[in-house]
Amino acid sequence: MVSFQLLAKDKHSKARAGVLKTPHGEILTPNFNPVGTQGTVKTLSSLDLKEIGAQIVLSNTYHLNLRPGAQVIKEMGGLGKFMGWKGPTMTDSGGFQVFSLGVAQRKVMLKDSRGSKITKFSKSVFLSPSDTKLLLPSVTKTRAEKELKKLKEATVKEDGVWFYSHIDGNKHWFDAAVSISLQERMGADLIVAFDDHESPLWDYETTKLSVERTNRWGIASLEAQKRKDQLMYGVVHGGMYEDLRKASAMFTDKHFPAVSIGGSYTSKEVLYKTLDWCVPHFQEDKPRHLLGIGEVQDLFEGIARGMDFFDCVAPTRRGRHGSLYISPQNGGRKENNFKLLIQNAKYALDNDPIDPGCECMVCQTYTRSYIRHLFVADEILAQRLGSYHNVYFIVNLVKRIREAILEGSFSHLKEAWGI
RNA sequence: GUGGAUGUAGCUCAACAGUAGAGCAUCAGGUUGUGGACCUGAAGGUCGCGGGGGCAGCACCCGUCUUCCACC
Repeated sequence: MVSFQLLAKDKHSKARAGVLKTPHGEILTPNFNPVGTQGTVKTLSSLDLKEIGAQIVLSNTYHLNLRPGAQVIKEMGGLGKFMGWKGPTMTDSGGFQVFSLGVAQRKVMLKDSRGSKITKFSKSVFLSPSDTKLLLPSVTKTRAEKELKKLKEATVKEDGVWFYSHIDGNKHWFDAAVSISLQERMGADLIVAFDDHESPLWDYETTKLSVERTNRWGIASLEAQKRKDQLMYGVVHGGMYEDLRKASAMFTDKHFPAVSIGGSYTSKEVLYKTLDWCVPHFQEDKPRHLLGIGEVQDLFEGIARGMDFFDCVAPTRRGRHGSLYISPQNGGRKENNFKLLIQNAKYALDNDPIDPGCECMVCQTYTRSYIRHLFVADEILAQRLGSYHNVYFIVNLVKRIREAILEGSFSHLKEAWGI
């Protein structure tokens, strides 16, 4: 059985600290869960993750079922044993991936009503060939239309989805029973209900139908659940519509022992507003997970609004591409997402570590000059060192936030980071 | 020595006589339930050199140099 217990509440915000007890160990919250989609946090070993201080690893049902298959993982002793990780594990349901990979996700440049580009935030949106508001970056309309035509659309049915594998194009069926059965075979401590995903561009009525599917599939997920030792998160949806979000939050809290918030957002403001709408409808004694978020600012703002768990590909994806986190005393600010771009020419002769003061293995050992060289030369070690530092940075930032909540100094820390 | 090619951005190459471009490299950005992927922007030119005809030349004509190929 998994149980959650609150340890402290912040006086000046909704921030809180707690502990989630799982069969594979305790997780102190708030916590950042590194993403290991295919049973590995890219470039990092399970030993690295332990050294970094990660408390849990999040993997993905969709990816792991395509390769190597849930049955292989079951026969090899479950996800944790399979990947040499002794701590708690979590699997995402695959609902998001069915749409983001099998359906029609492409990076696009959004244009707002005034025609100016939205480049600062989530360019991941879901489109269909009939979406005319979307243009691919700096390409002719003809090419954009050609790109859209190439997309193989999944078919959303009342109780599930037909979709195409991003690996070999094979057709697959996914529904709540399939997802939960796979997640039970893989055996993570925390699992997620199968959910439908709206596009942030959909109108109210279309979004409402999507939320209704998510609710139906959520109940079906609970009914499909046989193992009672796994904690199942329900997923809140409703896009950017306040009443849909509120109703979805109430529904999810009513039926599930743990709650999560899903979606994609066109701006940070929309994200924070969504949290303000949802959190008041969650009971205090249930763990709360903000799916797919976040950057440094989002972690502070999410925690301040009462969220306990986060996961995000940003630390590893950024890490692989030389976008490395730095703290405020070394130039980290909201405006630059608390990062530096190590490939910049100005670091060619820089003798400092990435983030002076950081206690991670990378900062204790290597200079910016050397790491820049590795990135420019496209050496494999570059991706590893970047990922290691970034995951360390984020995991331990959230740990500091957790300690601040326990000490009653959360708002002070938040202010010190300029947030 | 003779004949034929060749010369345009750092590199590899485009450009019908009518505003000199692309790919790579460089520089600067973007990336939120993973995409080792991709995208955006910037900088970069005495078109080998000299002359000629022509409203207008990277392009045509003459000379010259570079590099390459073939033949003697």
